[in-house]
Amino acid sequence: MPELPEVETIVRDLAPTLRGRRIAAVWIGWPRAVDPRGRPAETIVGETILDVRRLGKFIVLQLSGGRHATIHLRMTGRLILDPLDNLPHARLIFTFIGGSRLVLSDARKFGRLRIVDGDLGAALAQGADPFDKSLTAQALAKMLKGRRTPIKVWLTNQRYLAGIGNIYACESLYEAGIRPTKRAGRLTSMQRDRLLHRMRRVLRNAIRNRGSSVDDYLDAEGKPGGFQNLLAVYGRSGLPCRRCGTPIRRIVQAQRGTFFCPVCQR
DNA sequence: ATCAGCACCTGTTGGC
DNA sequence: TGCCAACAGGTGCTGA
Repeated sequence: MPELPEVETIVRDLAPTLRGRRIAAVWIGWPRAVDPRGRPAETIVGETILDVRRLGKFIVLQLSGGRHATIHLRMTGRLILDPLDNLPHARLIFTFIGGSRLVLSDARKFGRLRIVDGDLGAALAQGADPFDKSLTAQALAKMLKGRRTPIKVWLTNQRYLAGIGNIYACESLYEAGIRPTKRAGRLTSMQRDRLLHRMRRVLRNAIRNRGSSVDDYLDAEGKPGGFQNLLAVYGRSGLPCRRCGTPIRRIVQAQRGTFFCPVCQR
């Protein structure tokens, strides 16, 4: 499940190689991989990639014509540059002048390419980036105020914060010592402050380790990340808490698994 | 307006 | 051992 650290890793790897490349062709193996709300994929042929950025969990290719091509990997998507072998589950292939290829491979076919014409922010409806300087403790307090939804579910809603998914919501709450079921609006000021700082630390640490390869994630070179070995709670139900030894518990919130330590998280 | 619940998909896992 | 239902979860839509 590529989240912010995994997408950031891919973007940092791709940016130097893709910058300045001109798109020669787009092969579409799974038509639904192209979001019908955007322009057809063929319309980006001939465009040059000016820059590669991350917006939440979106990989954003800034195109010479002023538009943007966005790619979302959802759950099992992989974006591989110049694969050595023929990849299984290839859904989209971008070919560049000079012969380089960028392949979207995705077993479950959830990954999407969207060609956005106008304002990116409006089209993608992404909330604040967790590292944005304007995301202060006061700004977070304002966003959380009155929210009755559990803090874990709130964290994974991209309209508030962009980039946090199941893994890093669980890890951030563990590091902050907050129970995932706590209502978002009920966090104390100390908890909000701690959450903001620990969430950033978790994300930075995950980026430094090139992301978590729990099930499917591979970087642009087809290699796994390293943070899965450092996870404190995610996927560790029944295993002892690294801090207190209490078995990690798994509950279900909004149809998704939530992992936490019942002793360290209050 | 807000939110719960389901649809989208297929590879993997666990139970019988 | 083999089969098959259940499960995994990010997002978008629908309906309450």
